[in-house]
Amino acid sequence: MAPRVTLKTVAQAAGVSPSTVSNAYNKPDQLSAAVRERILATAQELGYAGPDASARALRSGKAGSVGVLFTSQLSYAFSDPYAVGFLAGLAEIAEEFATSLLLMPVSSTDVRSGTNAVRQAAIDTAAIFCVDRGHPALEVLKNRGIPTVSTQRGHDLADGWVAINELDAAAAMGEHLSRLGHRDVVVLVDNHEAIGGRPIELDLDRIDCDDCSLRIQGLRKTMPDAQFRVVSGGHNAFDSGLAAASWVLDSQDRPTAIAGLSDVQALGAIEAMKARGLVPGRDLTVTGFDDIPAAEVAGLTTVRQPIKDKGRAVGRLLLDPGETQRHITLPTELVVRSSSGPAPRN
Amino acid sequence: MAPRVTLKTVAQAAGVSPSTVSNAYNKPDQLSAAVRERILATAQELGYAGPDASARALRSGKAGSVGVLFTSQLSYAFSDPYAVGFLAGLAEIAEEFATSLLLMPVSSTDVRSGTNAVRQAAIDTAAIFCVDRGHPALEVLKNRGIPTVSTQRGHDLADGWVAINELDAAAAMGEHLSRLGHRDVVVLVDNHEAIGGRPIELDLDRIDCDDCSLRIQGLRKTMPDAQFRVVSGGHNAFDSGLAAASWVLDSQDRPTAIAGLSDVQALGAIEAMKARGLVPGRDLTVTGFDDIPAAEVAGLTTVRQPIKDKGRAVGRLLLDPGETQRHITLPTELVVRSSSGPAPRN
DNA sequence: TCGTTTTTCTAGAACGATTTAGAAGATCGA
DNA sequence: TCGATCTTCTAAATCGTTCTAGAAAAACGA
Repeated sequence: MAPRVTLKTVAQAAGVSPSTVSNAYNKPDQLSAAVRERILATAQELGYAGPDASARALRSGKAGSVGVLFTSQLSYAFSDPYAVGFLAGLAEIAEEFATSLLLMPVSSTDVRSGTNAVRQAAIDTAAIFCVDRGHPALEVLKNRGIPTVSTQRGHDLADGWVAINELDAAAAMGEHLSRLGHRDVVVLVDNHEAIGGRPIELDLDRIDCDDCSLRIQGLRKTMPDAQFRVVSGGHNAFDSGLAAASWVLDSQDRPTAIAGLSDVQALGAIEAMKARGLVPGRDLTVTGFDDIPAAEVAGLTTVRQPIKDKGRAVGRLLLDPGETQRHITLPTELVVRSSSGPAPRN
Repeated sequence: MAPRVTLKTVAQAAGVSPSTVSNAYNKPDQLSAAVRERILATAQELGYAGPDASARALRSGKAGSVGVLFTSQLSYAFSDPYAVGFLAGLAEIAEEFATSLLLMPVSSTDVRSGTNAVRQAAIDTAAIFCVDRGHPALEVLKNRGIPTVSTQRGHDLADGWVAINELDAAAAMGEHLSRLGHRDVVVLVDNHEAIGGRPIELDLDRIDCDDCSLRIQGLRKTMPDAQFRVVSGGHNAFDSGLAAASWVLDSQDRPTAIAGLSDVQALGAIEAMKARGLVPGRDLTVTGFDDIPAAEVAGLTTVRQPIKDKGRAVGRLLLDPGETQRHITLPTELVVRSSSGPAPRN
């Protein structure tokens, strides 16, 4: 087998030292244009595709990629346009810094494999997207000395975060619902216990997802008189929302409002209503969270959060050395559309 | 600053050679359990998080990650559940082989930055997802000697492909439409010229997307008497389909059928019809391609392709040394639902 | 008991680049 | 013309592993 073409090979062929070849690629102003051109030409001739990524990473201590950690399977992670928007914003900044994204699903059920992946990944920094506190993968990152930025506030193991004020955002929604006279609310959450099975009702005070419990707290804060039930149909996805809402609608005891903790779930709930000939906003109120593009089309009342900006901000905290902030709170806005209306009097 | 903890540090502290520490992590059966335990304990004590990824990658020649190349921005790439499904299948196999996914958007407009990213990426193999022939990034991969598997047939630079028979799949759809009496069809495609602008009509014989032109050929094959127009509203996305279909529906010359070359675009077209009080399958036929989950909900007639399997197959071709096949053709199936019906007689 | 095999561990050379410090030659100001 | 400064290039060390070959010790078979 032909020996691999390396910097050295090229250097010999071009009659210069390896350092010079390296400079030809990385520091063009450190050598004469003539020599640089000659080097690049011989490189081309020999079929040399440029410095090896691993070697460069080792020597320079920079892998040139940021890890993206998220719970849940990949398939579900990206079924939510919210996640995709985040990734898009992050990718935008990554591209600016000539950095690529290394996807690392760290399941919350099979902790082992994800954690191992994190241990072995060649990354400089990591974005932590909706991974709950206490996941061992976070500890690994800490141990490896990898700077991290989380999408959740006060993630103790993270070096920074970019988030919204979940409590206030949900409180605004609660106030809206309260004004409309709603006193009986079902909250739709994602929950891994419900995955692959029937929808389940969860104990109000024992929600395992950090953001979810904050949002529920927010709702309760401005709806002190209301009765709350928490239901999950599985993953954070349209189908789960559809399943959970169907179950709720077919039960004896319908609420006057269904508050999805994400738009995708809320849209599933709307679908469930339509299938039963019910009109959202008239027969029953449905609200979401995030304001993904489809929410507008569906007329969904929701809380807008600037998701792409969130991705961008995380990217900058991770990659821009000039960025001095460590904690960023992004604004949210209640968006009222047709899916919410006054609670029917009985 | 405290010097970094390395294999060597741990070796010294544990009173063994570096090789042994390495073996403790990588080849547990090469040393006694007692020593291994002692090593792991001291490692823990010193805060050593395991062998450095870059160094390992350099020495062993394995980066432990596969690159995923795709055209178009990340945000659009994942707005299509089809792409997400592919990625999910690929991720499944990647996980099996303890490999991570390195996302690499290679725009077809700004070729430069994407190609550079590919040049520098630490990857062992690459999956090429809907990247058109002739993109320079493919040449870079070839030069670097990186094995690639494409989602398109006969990608000359790729070492393998996993695809469907685009021609036959589209021909089946064409036959269906033909039987229903359709002779005037508008085809919805994605096209970068239309991005950010108004929908445009494209010349039938000059479609730049490989798969698109194959699918159009397939339709024409079984609809020799039909008149075809090709329209694009931009990226492959719901919004583009909505925009393009709206434009078509508001024009003087409505077709009897709109054939989206992807489900997301077709769903956009259905939305456009609904907004105008038209019923899909009765007033106008709409068909898609892919059979994403939402297609069933919407009653969209489409061609099913096993997208997750495609991702899995690509993953196996890339990662499983036991896999001897280089080219895999997956089956497709015409799925007739309510969005297609007989062409109205005039 | 003695050679042979197996187990357990180690020394030292890679892997392919970047970096640091500095040499040689060119350019410059006075 | 001479020392100082710049430009252009190089030698050698280094990054943190894994790998190859082999040594030392233990176990084994007869």
